[in-house]
Amino acid sequence: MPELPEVETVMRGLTPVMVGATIKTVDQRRADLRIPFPDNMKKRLEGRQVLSLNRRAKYMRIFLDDDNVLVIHLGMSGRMSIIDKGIRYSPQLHDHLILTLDNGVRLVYNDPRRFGMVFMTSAAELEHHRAFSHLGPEPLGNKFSGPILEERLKGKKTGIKQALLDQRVVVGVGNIYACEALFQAGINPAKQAYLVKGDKAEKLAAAIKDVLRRAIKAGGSTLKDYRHADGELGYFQHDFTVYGKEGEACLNCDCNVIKSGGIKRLVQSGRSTFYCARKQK
DNA sequence: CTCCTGTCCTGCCGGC
DNA sequence: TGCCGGCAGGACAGGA
Repeated sequence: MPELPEVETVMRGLTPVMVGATIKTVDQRRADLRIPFPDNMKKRLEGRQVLSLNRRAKYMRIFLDDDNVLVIHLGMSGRMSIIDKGIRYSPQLHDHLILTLDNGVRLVYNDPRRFGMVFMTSAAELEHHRAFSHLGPEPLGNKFSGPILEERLKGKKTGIKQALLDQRVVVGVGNIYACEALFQAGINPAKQAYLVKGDKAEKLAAAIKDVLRRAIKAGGSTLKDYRHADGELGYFQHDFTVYGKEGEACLNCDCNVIKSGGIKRLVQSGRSTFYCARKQK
């Protein structure tokens, strides 16, 4: 589920409750998610104060006062909830990790499919960790632009859609926002990646930024403090223009949808792509 | 190197 | 109604 905007929204929701707080207890309810939980995680976390949080790609990174970092990836189905002090809580199905803070707040990580990841590393080693060392630029950072995207796409003969999902090209873009950005840029998802250059690369980079920024804004503005009444963070109603809309009319559509079939679905590298064959060339 | 496929896991939805 | 196949927003390994 979560792509960059959702992870960003979850992180913004966690930040005010975690920063400055100390982790009092760790309730680890199984041994692993996609990979085993860190060795001695409970011992290594209990008593640690949280200094800060940030996000890199789709990973949340929680910096601790002993120079270690707790890294959380939500995978496909991971969710985070904040249970306020004094609220009754008993673990639900797929609640795998519960952190109780000294301010009385409980943080619950729930993940039915268990594609998520939790690991720890030292702050010094963080960027050299195998999860981070190969990553491309942050799309909302100042090191991302048309020319940089073009450079990263050089030599790639695969479809531009698949290339956008490659975290070495640009991070944080997942299946939904790849489709949405390509629609906005008017680029056919099957176009070979290396052919996206010049104005097209410029347009695509701008579309990626715009689509992600708008989604983050939606997450922040439709949710009070980024959280639902039940404490769940980061999941908000999107209004996608093409994703999941096979057969429907696209934005500002002037086709005869009955005749054209509307938005098309195709499978690329085993993942669904949605696009408009008329507007995306 | 690139590219493609399969895999991890559970839940849900549509068709028969 | 129940069962079954297909699909789901990610990342990685392995092989061509």
